[in-house]
Amino acid sequence: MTGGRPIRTTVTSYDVARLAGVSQSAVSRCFKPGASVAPAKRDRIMAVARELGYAPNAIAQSLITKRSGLVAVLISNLTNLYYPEVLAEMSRRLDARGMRVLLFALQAESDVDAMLAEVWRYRVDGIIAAARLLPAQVAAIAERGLPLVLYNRISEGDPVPSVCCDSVAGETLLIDRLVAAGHRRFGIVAGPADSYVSNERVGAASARLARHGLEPLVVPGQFDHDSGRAGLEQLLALSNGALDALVAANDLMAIGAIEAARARGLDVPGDLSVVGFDGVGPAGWDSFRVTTIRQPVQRMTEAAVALLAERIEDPDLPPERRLFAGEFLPGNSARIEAGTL
Amino acid sequence: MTGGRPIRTTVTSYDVARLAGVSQSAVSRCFKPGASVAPAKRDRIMAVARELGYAPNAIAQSLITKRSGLVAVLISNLTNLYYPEVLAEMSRRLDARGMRVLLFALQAESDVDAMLAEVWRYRVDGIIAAARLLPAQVAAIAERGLPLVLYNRISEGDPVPSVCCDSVAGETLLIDRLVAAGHRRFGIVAGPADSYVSNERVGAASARLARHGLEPLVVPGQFDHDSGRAGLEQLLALSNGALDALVAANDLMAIGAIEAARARGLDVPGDLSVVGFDGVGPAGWDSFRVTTIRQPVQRMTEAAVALLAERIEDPDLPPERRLFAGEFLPGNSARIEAGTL
DNA sequence: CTGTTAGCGCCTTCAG
DNA sequence: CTGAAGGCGCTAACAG
Repeated sequence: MTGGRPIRTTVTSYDVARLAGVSQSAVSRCFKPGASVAPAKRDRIMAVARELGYAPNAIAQSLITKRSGLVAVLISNLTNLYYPEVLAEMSRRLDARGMRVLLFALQAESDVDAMLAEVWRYRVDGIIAAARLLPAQVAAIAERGLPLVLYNRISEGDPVPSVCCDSVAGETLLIDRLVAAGHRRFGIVAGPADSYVSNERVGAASARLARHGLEPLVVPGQFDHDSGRAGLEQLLALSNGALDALVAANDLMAIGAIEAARARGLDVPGDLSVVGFDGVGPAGWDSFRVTTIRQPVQRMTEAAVALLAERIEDPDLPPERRLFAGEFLPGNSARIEAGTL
Repeated sequence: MTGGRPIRTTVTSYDVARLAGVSQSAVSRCFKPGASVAPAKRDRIMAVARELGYAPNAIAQSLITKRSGLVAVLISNLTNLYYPEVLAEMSRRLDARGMRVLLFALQAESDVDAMLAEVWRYRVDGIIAAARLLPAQVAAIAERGLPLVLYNRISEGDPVPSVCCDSVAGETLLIDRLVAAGHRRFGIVAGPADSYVSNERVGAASARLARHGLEPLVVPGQFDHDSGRAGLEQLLALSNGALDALVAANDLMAIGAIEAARARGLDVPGDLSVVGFDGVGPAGWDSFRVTTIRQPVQRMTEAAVALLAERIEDPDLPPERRLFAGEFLPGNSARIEAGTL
């Protein structure tokens, strides 16, 4: 009564079948890769389908095939500057394999359970998680037989396939370079206490410093720009201004620290060396040229998607960890020898 | 034969019904808001459901209710530093209304048609698009009766609901301030030629300059950091170094321009004023303090989601445009009177 | 309030 | 190669 245009009722395979004068199952076969339909008939069917704008209903399809083509992607801090790139790459690659991204952007850790409930309901084919999962949550996923791949983290409990950038190698390289260049008094700005990535990086840096007989001051942060600023202030206070190098758990905090140092009249890297981790875009800008480790996002996302796809095909594949070395970006925020590796 | 753990077959409402000794429809009703089940029976059913980890299969549900709970979100440059925030907010708000995000991160404009084909297949309830849609594509969406909301753009053809940040008001304010402060020789760094946002902003700035009897030099860009740098170089060349103010179509390019200017020994804002648009995080960092217009992302995403939700409920609602004023951030990259508005 | 009965749109044996 | 028939898991009238 109200709207002028008639609400176009969704076109089904029956509609196509009727107009093409064939059975519904013939239509169905035309859209299945390994079909077996007479060429002439197929052409006729496809012509009608195109005319009607028909495409198999993915919902109905998955109800029967038990494959939704959906992959749940769980990400904790989308605003983290590092993840947009990850998400874009991941989306593209899943897409290339005919899978769709069902996005779950987590606000707080407590959201995970609620998100998982939705994940169950949508019968996703698999999960890629760049968020903290409790052992119980990982177990729940396993119990449902859902393939899971962790991104930049490993499981605390049972082994789970994962893709990571090598924090130990990266931090070790940074620390060795700094120590070789004469730095002795170190400060570290960590990320959130419950962040796997932060713990890995801080742990690796501390361990390496210990090997050199050095012990760093460590202050907490939140992976954001302000934390870097605050971290620098705290470290200067704790060390009475006697700080040679600041190791930030990510680039964003490194940038914040660099700016805070400058604000206090300190020269970076003249008076203080600062290093980060990730290799995000802004780290490379002229104003910062952060000495850092760049994660090979392209290869990492490709690996994550491949790992998942394999396990969707064959759920019995054993867990596998893929560890990628980061690329050292010399930048100009730390006094280190540019030459040899 | 291979795996140790038995593959847990998905639990259905029949399983719950059997164990609870009731009919399948009773179980179904328990999960429907306006149910009508005897309290005792309901408790028993829910207990069994919880024990079995049962939740209605969203796929099967939507096959019959014609509501998938899925919203397709189309975004062109996820890496644009501005969109991550938008996506995170959007996701959160859709979530609050019980809707899931089916993400389509576009690489190229040409991808849109392929993406839309998938959108049809998944029977999404609606679409939010922060990507360029051709009139034919908008028409195709309308023909299927799919609610569509445009984000930061308006339709070229038939009217479509949209939420935008007011480019005209924003650029007008920036230009007026700059002119009032004595700037006369303007350069503009535009975004991609096919970007609606860029055209809006560049058009508004140019128009306002014309009102002041001024004509700017305009060079193209790509909305990224490098474009800002290149844009500055070009503008300096075109103007023989006689440039008072550079108006960038977004913050990222403003930042690039600021860095390029400094690299050439120019003081910003002493020798050159630079303004941007968006109010992204890095624009506020000490190193830049970009004079810009911040988009009210929270309110805009809320509006977009509300607009869409309303139209999913009632498809006959007329198109509506919501235009939000941006917030002026004085920053420190332009010589303008900080005082009055 | 409750169980029974039809499908939603499609895939998939199964005879022909 | 092809059509007929039986569900996938669930919701939505219907009678009780």
